[in-house]
Amino acid sequence: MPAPLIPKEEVLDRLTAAFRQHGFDGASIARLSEATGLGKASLYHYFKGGKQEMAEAVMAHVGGSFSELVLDPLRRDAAPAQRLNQMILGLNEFYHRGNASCILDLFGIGSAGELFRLQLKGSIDRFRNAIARTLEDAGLDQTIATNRAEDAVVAIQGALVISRATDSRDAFQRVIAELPGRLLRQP
Amino acid sequence: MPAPLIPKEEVLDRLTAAFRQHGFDGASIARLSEATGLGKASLYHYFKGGKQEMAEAVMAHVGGSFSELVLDPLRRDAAPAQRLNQMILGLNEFYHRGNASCILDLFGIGSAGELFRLQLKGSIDRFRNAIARTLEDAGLDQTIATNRAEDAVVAIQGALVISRATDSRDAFQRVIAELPGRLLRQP
DNA sequence: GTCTATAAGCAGATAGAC
DNA sequence: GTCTATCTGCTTATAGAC
Repeated sequence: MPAPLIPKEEVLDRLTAAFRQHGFDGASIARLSEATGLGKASLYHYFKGGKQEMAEAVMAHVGGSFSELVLDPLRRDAAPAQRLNQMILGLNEFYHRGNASCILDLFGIGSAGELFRLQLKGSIDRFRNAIARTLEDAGLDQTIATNRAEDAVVAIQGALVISRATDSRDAFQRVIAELPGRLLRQP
Repeated sequence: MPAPLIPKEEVLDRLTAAFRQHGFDGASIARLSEATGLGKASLYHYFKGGKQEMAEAVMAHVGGSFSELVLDPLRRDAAPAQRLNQMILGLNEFYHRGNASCILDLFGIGSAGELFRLQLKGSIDRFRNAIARTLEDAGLDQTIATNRAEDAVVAIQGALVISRATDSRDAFQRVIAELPGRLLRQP
């Protein structure tokens, strides 16, 4: 029995890249096979549930990276401004400086929408809450903190859409650079 | 020769709805046929270029509605605040109160991305410029006006992504309601 | 301008050898 | 765990009758 050609971690990275590039409906098994370097049958050996299971694994994988790079910095024991700055660095890496689409966008569309809506909702909640806590720690009123946190999530998603559509990272870079100031401003 | 069952305008409305619901890759000819009530062959009679031409027609059609509902109010001869308020009303109608995805998002993904990138870029430019002019008319510095206009486009796109992912119109409604204040605030 | 029927190819998924 | 070969159904697109 041959050893796996590449570790599962690497397979997930490549599947993630393919889904991010083509979306769920556009990512055919043939493309996923090419992206991973594994034959179709090998993919089905890894993921017996087929394309849906691949997408679920990608969601979990991406969720892990997001927690590490973006959420954990927000939850650390540091000054709110510092936590937000760390989040910006994490966002920049997570979204490849604005080159990568967000799964929250891609998996909300078409047939993926029905499959993943609940998980998308949960991910958005966690992100918004982590930012809101940070803003409350900075002394902001709870309602204001929640709304501004949602504004941040909205701005990030919108910036990614615009950056993709215009094939330029400028919008994403400007928006995330201005985030800490917008979130912490008075009142 | 039988008369057309439904006017082309109505065909475009239904195609638009189907593309908005399923995305480009997810909108199969069978679904488009069902959505319009026309047989596949009738669709190809209308759109000899196939699915791509249907999508192009939808882009043009949607672009027309957008100009009417959103851009024209911004270009009218009225006070900037009033023009922005009219834009909000137009956005609310154009995006079905937050229920409809934006073509700028959907057609930036997957195989549609390569086909429509230039048009997407143009549409975003026109929208941002129309807002920026309004803000300049309100006395804002040109650079600030341009950045805030981009922020508005970003916020609208992001709010639509979040509203779709969470299956709730709340984010969209709050974001667009707060737009005029955010755009016109001093400094 | 509509339809039914069909072509040709790609989709997701599987069987079974090594 | 990998592969080649294959199945079934759906995909885009077309032909041709009415």
